[in-house]
Amino acid sequence: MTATERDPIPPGTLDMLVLRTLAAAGGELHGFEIADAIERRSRDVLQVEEGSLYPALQRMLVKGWIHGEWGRTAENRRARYYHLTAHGRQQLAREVEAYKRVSSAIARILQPA
Amino acid sequence: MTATERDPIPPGTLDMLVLRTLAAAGGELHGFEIADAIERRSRDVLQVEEGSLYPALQRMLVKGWIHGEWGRTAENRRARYYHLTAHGRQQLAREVEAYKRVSSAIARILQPA
DNA sequence: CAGCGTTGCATAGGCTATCTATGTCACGGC
DNA sequence: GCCGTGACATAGATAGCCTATGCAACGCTG
Repeated sequence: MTATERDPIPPGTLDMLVLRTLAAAGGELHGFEIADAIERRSRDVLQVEEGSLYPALQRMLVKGWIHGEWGRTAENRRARYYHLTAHGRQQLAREVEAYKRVSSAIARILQPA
Repeated sequence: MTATERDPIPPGTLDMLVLRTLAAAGGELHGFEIADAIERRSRDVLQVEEGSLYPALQRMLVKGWIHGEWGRTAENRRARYYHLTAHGRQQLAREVEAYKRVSSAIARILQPA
């Protein structure tokens, strides 16, 4: 109730954040872990909804940016573990570059005078 | 054809950019001038489509963030000149704050290791 | 062993905001 | 009097995130 009111993911950035998180993780992560990692590394500013994450993972599977295989968690739950493909690594680089270009353009507009 | 391929406005940022542009302009600006100013200050990275700008201006008029009045350009064309209201100035501050909070959260995720 | 809480994945439907495409009005030049 | 252009406007398509809901499977407990 004490509304920690976290921010939603800005449209267009979720794919990049997921790819970046998978790239940072040495091994493989499943959905929950990806969402968790993003929220933690954002210092709990961002909130990743399941209803956003899973469709995003599906999209990226289809596009071949990630690959997933079913496995078991430490608690013996079934879960789908994802890792980046080479294609996904290139895509991540492209998205980061575009993001930086745009956000520094916005920064120029916001800066005083 | 040498496709200067500028970037579209990231969803959710257009209002802020318009408000900021009006705040920066000493006097009043009409639609074309607002779009122009945004594109110029972004060093031609961003592209503001009319079909995005005018609906945005309408929204903000309704919300009372801006006020507009019909006038004449230097070439004697009819045009609607906009300026910020006090309410709009507060809104701008809120949006800039939220934007910075979120974009620094994303920066933390993107930064290596 | 039946029920229940929890973990993890998944989808349907709606909403918001942008883009594309098109249209309108009026001024000025020829 | 016609046409190019400046400036505003809107309809429809599209993309992507969120809300809400549901399901399957594991383990615990009585």
